[in-house]
Formats: sequence, C-alpha cells, structure tokens
Amino acid sequence: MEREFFAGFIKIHILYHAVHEGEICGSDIAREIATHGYNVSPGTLYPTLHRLEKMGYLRMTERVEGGRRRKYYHATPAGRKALEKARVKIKELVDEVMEGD
Amino acid sequence: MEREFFAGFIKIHILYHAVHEGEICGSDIAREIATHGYNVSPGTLYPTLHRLEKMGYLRMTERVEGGRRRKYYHATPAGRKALEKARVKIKELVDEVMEGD
DNA sequence: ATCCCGATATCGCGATACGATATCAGTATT
DNA sequence: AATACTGATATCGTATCGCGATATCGGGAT
Repeated sequence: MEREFFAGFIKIHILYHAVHEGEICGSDIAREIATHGYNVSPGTLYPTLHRLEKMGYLRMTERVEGGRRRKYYHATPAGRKALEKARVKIKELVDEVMEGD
Repeated sequence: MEREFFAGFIKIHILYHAVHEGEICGSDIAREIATHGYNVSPGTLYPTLHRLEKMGYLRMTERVEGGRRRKYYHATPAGRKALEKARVKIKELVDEVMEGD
C-alpha cells in the first residue's frame, strides 16, 4: 500500500492546532482535518499525539466535556518553538517547490 | 532517533526537480537539496528514486557524464500529474498551517 | 445493571528514513 | 593491463512511522 506524499505532515497540523486553538483533543483534530478533505486514521492520530507529548511539545489534561471523556492537549513553549522552526523549514521548501503558484 | 517533521517531503522535492530540470541524477538532487540547508542521506535518496520509478513517475536513462556513470531520471506524464496533485494538496495544508506568514 | 456511543488506545504489518557500509564503473597512473 | 583513485549508486540493518482494523474505556440513558 502506497503512502501519501504528505503523510507525516500531520504532526505539524496537530502542533499548529494545539498552538492556535489553545487546546484540542484527538477527535477535534480528526474533524478539523476531515473538513479540509483529509482523513487521519486513529491509528495515526493517537500515537502521534502521544509522541508529541513524549517529545515535550504537548501537554495533556483529561476532562469530561459533553458527556464524553476527552484528553485535551495544549502546546508547551518547546512545542511553539518547534512549530516555528518547522514553519520556517516548510516555507523554504514550499518556496522552492511551489514556484509559479 | 527522532525523524524530521518534514521527512517524506523529499519525494516531492525529487519529483519537482525531475519535472523542472528535465532530467536529474541522484547526486544532483543531493547537491541541490544541500544548498537549501538540508541533507538527504543516500539511504533515503536512492531508494526513493527507485520507488518513484517503480510507481511510474520517473523514468531512468543511464549515461556517462564528466567521466562518471550517472542515472538520469526524467518525469513521466504520470509523474507530472502526481506533482500537480501533490502541490494542490500541500498548498491547502500550508494555507492553513502557515496562516499569518 | 445493561446498553449505547463517541473518544481513545492498541495491534499487526508493510512502508519509510537514514547512517553506515559496500559496490560499481570510468579515469588516471604505473 | 593491472592497480589505485574517485564519485555515483546501491544495499543493509534497524528504528520509526502510517494506518486499517479492532479493542477498550467511560459517561449517560434506558
């Protein structure tokens, strides 16, 4: 099975949402990404959240919202810094590859 | 060891160069990418070229240039189409994640 | 208690990244 | 024509990752 060209971009997407929305849970991200025409497998999403947390980029707080147990993630300072760094790098790449758009 | 956030973007980079430069060999790509502050491991580059060829996106022609045996890759129509599709997708993602740049 | 349901977690496996290492083929040197 | 040199390409080993499928978990309703 062939993997999407932009697989792995999900990490940045998640980081972005955690920084931008203040806090966000897995299903929120799944919904958000789905509205953009993608779909993230839970088998990708949740391990990625855990990884980002373990890296020290996200911190988790559990809470019950709308009758559901949810795990909200917010970005740490290290997470914000990592996002900035990633954005710079991506911009460089995009500026080259997207030439003419 | 932690993988780069934008690993896997290399495929698009390679496709882009194959389309844009007409034809390109592995070491050219390595050099090109290096000038942009990245470095691609040959253990990533060559298997990726082979994969793209197997996918039908690149075609290879062997030639001796400057006293060196080189394998030049050029994009097939399918390769061009794949690049376009990838660019659209990436643009969508970037427009969202890069908000405010 | 039991069922329902959405959120989260895990499993299994193929795909991928990538440093390290090897191979391969022209060229120059002898 | 054998050898050494050099840059290009290939492969190996291993950790990481993606992801569909499947399981679990917990709050609320019946």
